[in-house]
Order: sequence, then C-alpha cells, then structure tokens
Amino acid sequence: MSENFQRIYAAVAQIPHGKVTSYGSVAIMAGYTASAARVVGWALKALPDADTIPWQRVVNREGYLTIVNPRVDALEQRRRLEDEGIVVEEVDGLFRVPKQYFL
DNA sequence: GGTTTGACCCTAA
DNA sequence: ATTAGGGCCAAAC
Repeated sequence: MSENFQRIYAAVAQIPHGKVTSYGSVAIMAGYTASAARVVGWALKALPDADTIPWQRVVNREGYLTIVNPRVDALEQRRRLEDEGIVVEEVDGLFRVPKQYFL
C-alpha cells in the first residue's frame, strides 16, 4: 500500500452523502492528472476497509457501475447507493446512476 | 527484472 | 456525433 492510495482514499471520503463522482474527478482531488483514473480503480480494488470508505460513490463517467471485485459486486454497490437516497436505474442489465446525482 | 493489464478519462481526428 | 490512441501508477505475470 502506497501513500498515493491513501490520498485516493482521503479524496473518496470527501464525497458528500447522496452524491456520486467519477474516477477522473477522484484522481484530480487526490493530486493526480485527470487521466490517472485507472489508478483509482486499482486503489478501490485493493480497498483495506470497505466499511468506512464510501467507495460506492465512485462510478464511471457515464454513471455506470463498472465493478469486478469478487468481494463486493454491483448489487451491493446499488444497495449502498439506494441507502443514501440515490435512485439507481437499470440499463441493459447494468446499473446506472442518473447524471443529476453527480457532484 | 521487464512486460502486460486494468472499478478509466482526455484529446484529436 | 463516433472512433483511436495516449496517458496514469500499482499489481500480476
């Protein structure tokens, strides 16, 4: 685990309740360039404590939940988002957050 | 050890 | 509007 990951986790923790943001925005908040979005994906995949970090508020730019982590699937992410009052719509078998919820 | 591969985004054509 | 390519950094191979 590197310090860069810690900065990413801190940036994710700053996302307000009931809002979502994109990977690129998290990268910028963490002090990276905008195109370091993939690193954010790696950081969240290797997330140490999924109970305290609001990782579910990070979606891709189109609002889709592109998650492949075996520990936590897209279903759990949708459940955690709806617990915050976010309405998640289903498009072609994939979950999507409407653009109005973006930060 | 170098090389490839990602929970992706931006720019240019 | 859509497509192609480069970039970012850490793991996995």
